[in-house]
Amino acid sequence: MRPPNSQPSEASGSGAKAPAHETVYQTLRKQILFGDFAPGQAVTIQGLTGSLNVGMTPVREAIRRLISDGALVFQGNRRVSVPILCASDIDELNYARKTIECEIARRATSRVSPEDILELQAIDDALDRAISTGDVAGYLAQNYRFHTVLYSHADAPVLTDLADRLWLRFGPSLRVVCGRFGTQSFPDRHKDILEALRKADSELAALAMGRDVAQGMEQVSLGLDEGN
Amino acid sequence: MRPPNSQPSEASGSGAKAPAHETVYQTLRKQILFGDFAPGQAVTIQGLTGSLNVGMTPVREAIRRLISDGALVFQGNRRVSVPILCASDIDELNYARKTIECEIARRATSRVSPEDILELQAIDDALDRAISTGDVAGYLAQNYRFHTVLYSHADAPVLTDLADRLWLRFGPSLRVVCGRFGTQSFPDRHKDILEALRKADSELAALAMGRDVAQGMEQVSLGLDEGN
DNA sequence: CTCTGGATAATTTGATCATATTCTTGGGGC
DNA sequence: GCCCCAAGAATATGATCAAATTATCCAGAG
Repeated sequence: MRPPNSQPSEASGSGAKAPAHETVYQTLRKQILFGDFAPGQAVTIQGLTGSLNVGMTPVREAIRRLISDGALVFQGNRRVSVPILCASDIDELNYARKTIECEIARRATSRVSPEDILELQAIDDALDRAISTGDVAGYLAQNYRFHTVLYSHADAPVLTDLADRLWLRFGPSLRVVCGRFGTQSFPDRHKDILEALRKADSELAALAMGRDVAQGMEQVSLGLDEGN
Repeated sequence: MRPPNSQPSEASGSGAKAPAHETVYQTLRKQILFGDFAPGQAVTIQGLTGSLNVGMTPVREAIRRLISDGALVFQGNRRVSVPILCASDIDELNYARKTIECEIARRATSRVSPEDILELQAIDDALDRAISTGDVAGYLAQNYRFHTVLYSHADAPVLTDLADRLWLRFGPSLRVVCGRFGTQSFPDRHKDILEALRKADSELAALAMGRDVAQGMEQVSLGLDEGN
């Protein structure tokens, strides 16, 4: 999926044009998405101002946006932290993801070209390589990329934005999956999705996506129990 | 639907506890949702600081949050304005709403109590009264409330939040519907939804909700053509 | 004498504001 | 018609105020 709320940026990356708050937002977003932050970790404004070499205002705005995305939670008092998911949160996310991402997969099926499928295949291969080499960061990145690229072909920017928001919510909790990373090999749902895309079978794609989502959320759930 | 990203507030409303940026956000949110702003209207920070009697920082944060919600759009240069929906935007919103709100309606069906249905009935009656008296603000408020209350019974906070975000996107465009307000009376889909709820028929409820959403979006679309 | 409990002080952090800087834009001069 | 300059608005910083958590200290009980 594409970055949501993407501020218009210069087409082919001139360097210094992006405002500071946007840079901070993108940086934190990536860090949250790829498990650089631990669930429960406190996020302080002044801590970020130091490490990112910017003032408080851009940091405040970025944090506020991430709270709005559900990527961070406001702790009642004024503290902000990375969310710790409970079982019902995971159920809830699973349900929401299933509703949205199955539909996106269904819609994408009739719109992907054979070349698109090859690209997805290549990403999935890279994902397998990351798994076999124990490259956790690579695994998370390629997995995210697989969904991102697939959804980009659905021609449904609004729904895709919403799906993207949901990923931010469980990003930090994916890190704990890393513990038993090579030990157990689950059935690869991405292969099923690719198969459905090749057959141009929307319902099958939606079904496979639903299984992939459920499997991912189950991993998070297992990591949750492990943590306790 | 409930206000998304609702900051924890004091249980039974002590007045002065909410931070300024939260107050500003809620105020602007309501104004956008109920058509106080016109599509295309420019939103400036300094304009709001004056009218709301707060500094720039809270206003900045509120605006940033609303941009993240899709309620305002960042115009590439540093300008912010109320979104003008084009035909494809409306299609897109219709599709996203259909996906999400039908599912919420489906889920709510098995969870509403007879008392809840009576409450929804009362809201719909109030809505009819607002229509017959030409009370535009009341119509918008009751219509929003009908969906809010129904969705609150679905026990799906994440999806409900997402649905809530979508409403913000077409809120300003609803105002133009007011022009031909009493002239044409469309079939009341809320009645169909209530009927489905009474029968506890989830699929029927989802279907009726889909029709209600489509009808609403069609109204927005007609208003769009009118404006040109 | 030691340990626990509560209350207060100190530090840390968030919220707000006033100010400086940078960028966009619109108008006037060449 | 193009370019330069000025005005206005947004971005970003640092300072200041308020709130909350943490630390400390003293009193009383065991």
